[in-house]
Amino acid sequence: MGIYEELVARGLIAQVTNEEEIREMVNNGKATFYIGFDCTADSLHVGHFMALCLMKRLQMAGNKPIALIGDGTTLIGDPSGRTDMRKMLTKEDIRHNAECFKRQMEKFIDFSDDKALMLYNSEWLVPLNYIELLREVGPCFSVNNMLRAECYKQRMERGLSFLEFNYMIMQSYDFYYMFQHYGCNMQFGGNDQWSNMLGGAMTITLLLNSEGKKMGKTASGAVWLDPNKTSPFEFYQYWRNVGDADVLKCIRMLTFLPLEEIDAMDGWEGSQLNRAKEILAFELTKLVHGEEEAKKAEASAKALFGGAGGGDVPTCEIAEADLTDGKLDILSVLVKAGLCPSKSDARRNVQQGGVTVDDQKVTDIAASYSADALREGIVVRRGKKNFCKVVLK
RNA sequence: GGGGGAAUUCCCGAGUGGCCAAAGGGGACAGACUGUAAAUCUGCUGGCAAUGCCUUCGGUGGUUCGAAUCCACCUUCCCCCA
Repeated sequence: MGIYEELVARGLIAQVTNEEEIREMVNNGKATFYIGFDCTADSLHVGHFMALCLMKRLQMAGNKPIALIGDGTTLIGDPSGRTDMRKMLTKEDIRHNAECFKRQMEKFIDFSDDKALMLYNSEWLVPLNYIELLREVGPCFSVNNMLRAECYKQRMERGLSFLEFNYMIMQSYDFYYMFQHYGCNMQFGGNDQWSNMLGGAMTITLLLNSEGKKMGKTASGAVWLDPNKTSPFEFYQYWRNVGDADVLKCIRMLTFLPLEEIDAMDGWEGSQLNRAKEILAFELTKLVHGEEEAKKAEASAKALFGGAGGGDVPTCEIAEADLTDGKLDILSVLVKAGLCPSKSDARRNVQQGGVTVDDQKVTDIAASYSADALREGIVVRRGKKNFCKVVLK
């Protein structure tokens, strides 16, 4: 089975422009393909993760990936799937973000010996001359066609600036330029990017949950790959908590487990699916943060949810100065630990019976903890899944 | 360039002088049920030294005992005509 067939089996491929040709190239390791990354944040997140996996898979099959950092296009903003215009970032921000991206990508993709490239599209987009561009590529684009594109249709309702309108042209130009200078012959992108690509392309299925929403978002924002932004434990928990309907899909698309093994899980139901979730969470944490971190996260999760207590929980340190009269009340503890945004919210949680300290339910909003108890450290829990160990330093 | 309309809390959206921290829905959060799932039901959803006080209805001033609500100017967005 070739790599192309494997990708299909894993459900990663959404649509391709020319299946025969692409399969041929990919399976024989002849493809030089690129995936674009918009550097609007200083860390990659789960949404990018799939693209990275795809690159890794193809690289393992002998193809050459190009990670294209869209530092030039980020100056413009992509209208796809947006209802409002993207904010514009400064050049310094973009540069910084691109650096962060690169460091994270290196953990997945082998950039040594020209096996993969990382390019910045500002390299060729910035020097472009307006008149030359119009002469060169202007005639090749039909505005009628562009307006028909789905992504613009949505924006037509609310207004679309000329600036954003040009995004498609720039994206095409990237491909054209890389084809000429780097022998790039294939383009990959998220399913929602289809209309921006329209040529020599193949899109990957976006990681959607069963409700059709993009995955990788939590209440507190995106799930990042940077351990300082999303701890390995949180990362693990995110996957541990995916819905039943999404587990197998995620395992298939994101892990490197052999297909036979995954197929065997297909029939799992009920509580057995829980096991699948553990596998998913463990495998992905291992990929992103390393085996050791994955084991730690798994152990913590088991300890916490198994009731045994202990484990490696997020810790929050407080100082003597935070105490009043040598003790600290429960509401302040919750706020200081970052488990509640305000005391009012903390009060609500306590009153509704959602707060536990060292596995004891707290019912009194006036409960407080002495300096000695805090020095030992107390494990505070809000709801089922939010823990924090509070220690007085 | 001319005319008309809009801006409300996380989002959508009621509210046109006091009964408004502001209906309803969605989302989020907590509880019950479970399998750390889904569905369902319940509660809850500005802040605080909390039978009270403070801040919030695009911005700045004004009218009034009292303004999300009325007036003026400004900002942004939408629509129609050119």
